[in-house]
Amino acid sequence: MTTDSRPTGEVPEPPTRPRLTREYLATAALALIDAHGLRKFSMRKLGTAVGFDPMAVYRHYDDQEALFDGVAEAMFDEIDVDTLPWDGTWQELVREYCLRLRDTLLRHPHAVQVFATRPVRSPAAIDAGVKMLSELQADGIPPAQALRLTRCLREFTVGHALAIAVTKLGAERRSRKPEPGSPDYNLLAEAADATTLDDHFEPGLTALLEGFAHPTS
Amino acid sequence: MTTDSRPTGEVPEPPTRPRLTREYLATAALALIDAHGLRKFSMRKLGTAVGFDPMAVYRHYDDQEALFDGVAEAMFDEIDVDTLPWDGTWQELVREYCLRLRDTLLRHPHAVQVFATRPVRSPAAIDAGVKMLSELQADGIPPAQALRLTRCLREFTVGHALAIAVTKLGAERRSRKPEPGSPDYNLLAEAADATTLDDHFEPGLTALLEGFAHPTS
DNA sequence: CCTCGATGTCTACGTCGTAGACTCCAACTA
DNA sequence: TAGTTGGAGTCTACGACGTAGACATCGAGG
Repeated sequence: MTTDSRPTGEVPEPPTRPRLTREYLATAALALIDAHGLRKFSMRKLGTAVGFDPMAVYRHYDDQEALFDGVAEAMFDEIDVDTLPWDGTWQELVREYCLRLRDTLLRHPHAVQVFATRPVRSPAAIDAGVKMLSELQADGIPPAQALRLTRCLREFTVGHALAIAVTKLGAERRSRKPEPGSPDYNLLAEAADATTLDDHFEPGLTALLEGFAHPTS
Repeated sequence: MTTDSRPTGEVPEPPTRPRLTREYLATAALALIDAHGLRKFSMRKLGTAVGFDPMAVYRHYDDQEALFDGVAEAMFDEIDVDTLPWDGTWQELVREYCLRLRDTLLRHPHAVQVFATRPVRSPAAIDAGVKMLSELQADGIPPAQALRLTRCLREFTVGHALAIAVTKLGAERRSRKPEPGSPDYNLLAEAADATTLDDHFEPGLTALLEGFAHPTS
């Protein structure tokens, strides 16, 4: 990325290795996980894959946990919070946020559980949270209630992405779907054939928003 | 557990090892994960912990993935589906199911991600699914719509349990909460102090149920 | 009595996460 | 400018892990 070399007039290519940075390592780790799955990922493979010593990563991250924290932050940054519809209604805002979060997670099915198993507390994530609560507060929703709503939305979205990713990745490992007419073709199989894997997500989002906007007495 | 020894009158204890079974191994694995965390769990430790050879587990499970499938099924069985309020309204039924699922998962915070990262397809789980869809169908909800609703509820519940477990387990590893008055005491911190970690779960459940029962035109 | 399959044991292999010492070089100090 | 310092990348070592495969043991069935 930022590999502008100074004008070296003569040497064709001094093996100009771009320096290792935390951000680069995090995105490289994410790429490796995308390519080969989380189970096959290792610290040593990451070091090797970026062209350095297998142990080089430990100069920038204390351990694998810390690296995965970085991977989760890298995923969050993909949401591109700045371009959310901050000027629309709060419903549009949080809805679009959830859709983007889902799309981002599903772009990295092997890494969803890395994101889902840690609270992302990067400055970018905190800023986004604060900004969103402010927006809701400006529309008359008290911060505590706004936090409850966003927690619900976030947990639903992450849970959804995790379920989709896990189902799709494990699809070939499972037993075949029961055919109509077989004794195993029960009500559940029938209903599954009448839905797609994810056509409940947007209705669920709507239901949560409606339910919070118009609480039953 | 089932170690009733026959009345051996003389030999104090012929090393009467109870045989290894898949179910016992699964619950023992769950206990080990509960006690020491998922990262410290290993196939060898499980074999040793149950008093057999470190490699003994592989006679009953092909690999760690298969064992974890068993652990997830063991967790599902803890829900005790049979005692759900099958005679009440469908709202009471699915609500109680979600509450029990949440409680069960939070009883095993270190194992939540084992459950969350695989589709549980044991006969018990499938039976419960079919039975629930039948119940909703009897109340006039078409199976496809019922499946969408239950998927939403399940993903929200699992996402919630995962978030709570991960937050609580990682609590000491994190930076201190900002104090009121500090520059970091922003709107988010303020809202967090006005809520508990989980007081949004039941409102979220209600919102989903309401939103599905009364869809906006 | 003899075989056979299931269950548990043991050894071996390649990999992993991590610690710690080492090298090298750029930047700062005197 | 010579010397120092510290960060970045390298290398070696250690104990554990997941898994494969050969071996042993033992109860049931012919």
